[in-house]
Amino acid sequence: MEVVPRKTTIREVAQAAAVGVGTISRVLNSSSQVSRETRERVLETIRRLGFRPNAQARRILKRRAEMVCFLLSNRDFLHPFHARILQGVESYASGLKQHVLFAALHYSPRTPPDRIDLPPVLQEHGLIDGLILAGTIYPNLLRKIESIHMPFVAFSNNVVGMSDEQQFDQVGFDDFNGTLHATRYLIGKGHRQIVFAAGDISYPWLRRRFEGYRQGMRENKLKAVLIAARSPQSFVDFGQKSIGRILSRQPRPTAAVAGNDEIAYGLWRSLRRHAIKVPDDISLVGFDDREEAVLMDPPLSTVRVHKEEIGEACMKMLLERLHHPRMTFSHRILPTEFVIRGTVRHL
Amino acid sequence: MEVVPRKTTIREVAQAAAVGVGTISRVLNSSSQVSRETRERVLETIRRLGFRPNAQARRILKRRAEMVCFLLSNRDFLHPFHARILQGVESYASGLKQHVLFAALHYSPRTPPDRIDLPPVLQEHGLIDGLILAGTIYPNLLRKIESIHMPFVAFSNNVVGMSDEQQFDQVGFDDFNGTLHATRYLIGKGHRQIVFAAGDISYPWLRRRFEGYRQGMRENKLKAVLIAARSPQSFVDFGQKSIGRILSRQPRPTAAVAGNDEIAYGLWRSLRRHAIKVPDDISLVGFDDREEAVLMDPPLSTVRVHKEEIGEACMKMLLERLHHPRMTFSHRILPTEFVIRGTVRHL
DNA sequence: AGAAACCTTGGAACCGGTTCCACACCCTAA
DNA sequence: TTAGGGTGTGGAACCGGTTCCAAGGTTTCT
Repeated sequence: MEVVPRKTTIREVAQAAAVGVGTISRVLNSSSQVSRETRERVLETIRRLGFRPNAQARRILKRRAEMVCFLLSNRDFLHPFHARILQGVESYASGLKQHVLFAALHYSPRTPPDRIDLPPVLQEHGLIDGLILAGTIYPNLLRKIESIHMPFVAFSNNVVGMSDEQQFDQVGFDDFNGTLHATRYLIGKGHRQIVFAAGDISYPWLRRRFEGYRQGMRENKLKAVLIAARSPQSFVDFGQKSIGRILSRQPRPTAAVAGNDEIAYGLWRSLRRHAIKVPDDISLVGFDDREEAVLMDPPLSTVRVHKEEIGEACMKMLLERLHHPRMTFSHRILPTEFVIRGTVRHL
Repeated sequence: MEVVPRKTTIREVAQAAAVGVGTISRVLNSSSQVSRETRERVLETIRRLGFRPNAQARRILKRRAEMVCFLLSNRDFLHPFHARILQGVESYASGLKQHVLFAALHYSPRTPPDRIDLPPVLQEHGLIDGLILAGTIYPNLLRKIESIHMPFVAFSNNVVGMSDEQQFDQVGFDDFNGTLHATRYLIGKGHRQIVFAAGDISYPWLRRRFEGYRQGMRENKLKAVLIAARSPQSFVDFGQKSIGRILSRQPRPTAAVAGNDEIAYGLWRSLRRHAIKVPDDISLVGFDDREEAVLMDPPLSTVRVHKEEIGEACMKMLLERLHHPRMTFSHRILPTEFVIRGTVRHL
């Protein structure tokens, strides 16, 4: 490897400006203890020499990396959903001169904590100040991260198998009230026979969405109907295949709440093939408000999740944690929003 | 802000293991000059004290950050397309113990280079070794980056307004041959009246795709037909609105090549509303192979771009540049792949 | 046996910033 | 005139690693 050329250092600037190194440092950190004329002379010298301070050297003294890591776990690829969370993290972070490192990790829920192979960022210390966990999160990863004393905030909707007493900082959105509002909306439009197409209810988030729907039905004395499958191939696939089970019910449902937009898409696609019209023959609502929702025809009425906002909230909470290490854990749940588009008919 | 507690240092480990600091360093860097028993004693001590070396301190001596920045310019959000490139960068990088920082930047093509406000990562030095540029890239940004002597590789398909003599490392995919192959495929299936729905041809990449299509038509002595608009609202919108111009042509086209999948989607959606069947009445091919392509019904035949591979290639080229700063610039163009799905009929 | 080559190890100096103490200087008050 | 406070400045020490030189010990060769 070729030798990296030395860059201009603070000592060279000090020499050129005929001042001490301390003065350069004071100018760089805009502490007020420098006279106007000295400051200007130093700034001029910095400009002339094209000096940019070395980031590492400062970090080592400050014991702050001014950097956090966005760690995406157990995802085959960076889905738009998480991409937008990442973007929210970045945009909030960059405003505060914090940097965001992106890393991915694959691990099994059954690997014991001490055998989880952490990504390179976490094998050294000082590189990052904290961690934002996204993707599917199992207890063993959390324990591993706690064992190296790395502050973290988890995006909690995809947390799986956590016992209730496990405490940590988390940000999530409101699965329960999302479907609750969607269900109430349908009921308000005159629907009575409404089914919930859940996909796989063993996922905690789909379970919560089902509970929200059930609550909506119960408070109107309507019967909740759950359409689910055990570990379906894909959600779109599940949607496509379960349409038969929905249509064959007596009395025939007038609306379906889907566990997410992919299921809604699968349902819609199958309905179209059966020449059943949405929303004329059956109404449909989704959850997540993915990019595809607005591309459907008619565009899908769905529960919007504010992804960038989740990222922002994660970053904000992490910075609070860094500033107050002994603060009690917080759990922030962001509201969702029901977006009315074209897949619900007024009966 | 609370004081950050000191972590275990190499000197403490040295004391505990009753060896010199140099020996600890040698063990950490697995240089062979340490006897087996000393190495084991040191490793045991490291484990016992939970010592993790400070990343910053090493970097300052090595003059290498082992980190690169993925800089996304002028994008409202992190699209799946770029998200997958980022993912390719990360997966290749992490295998080589390199870190990937994510940053976004908005700037105008008309801002002079010295007035572009670089993101915080680039205001200091030593934080990153190099840059991978993605998003829309104008000459002024390139000049700015060259002025601070930061090595970079550009994902070049979205480079705009660059004069030919401007030299830099770049990785792109083959717009021209992508549509050329798609067009040949259509012709092979018996199509003769084929139009190209370009969106806005002032974008260099759409221009190149058009040229590929034109080449395919020319070599078969067929007439090229360009359907374009000046800065359409969105590509989907353009697709929807231009269907009339396509269908009204005499003789009526049997196939359309879309400038990208969004245009193809817009066309498809409009066709469906007009009750014109794809591919029975008209065939359709797209470009990019976005996630939505496979969700269309029938799924879209399109030109696949290997996004992760682009990311990998960028990272690889950047590392080569870092190891050989005086190497001549390279320009790598990755092949595309025509994916046959369901939107082309054999005439 | 003595010289030469090799291996292993300790630790001082170093990287490029920040911090803090000491000191010079100026101004005001007694 | 002297004491006391405030401001501005220089520079040594420091942060936590790496590097390199010197030195001690062992092995091999003549």
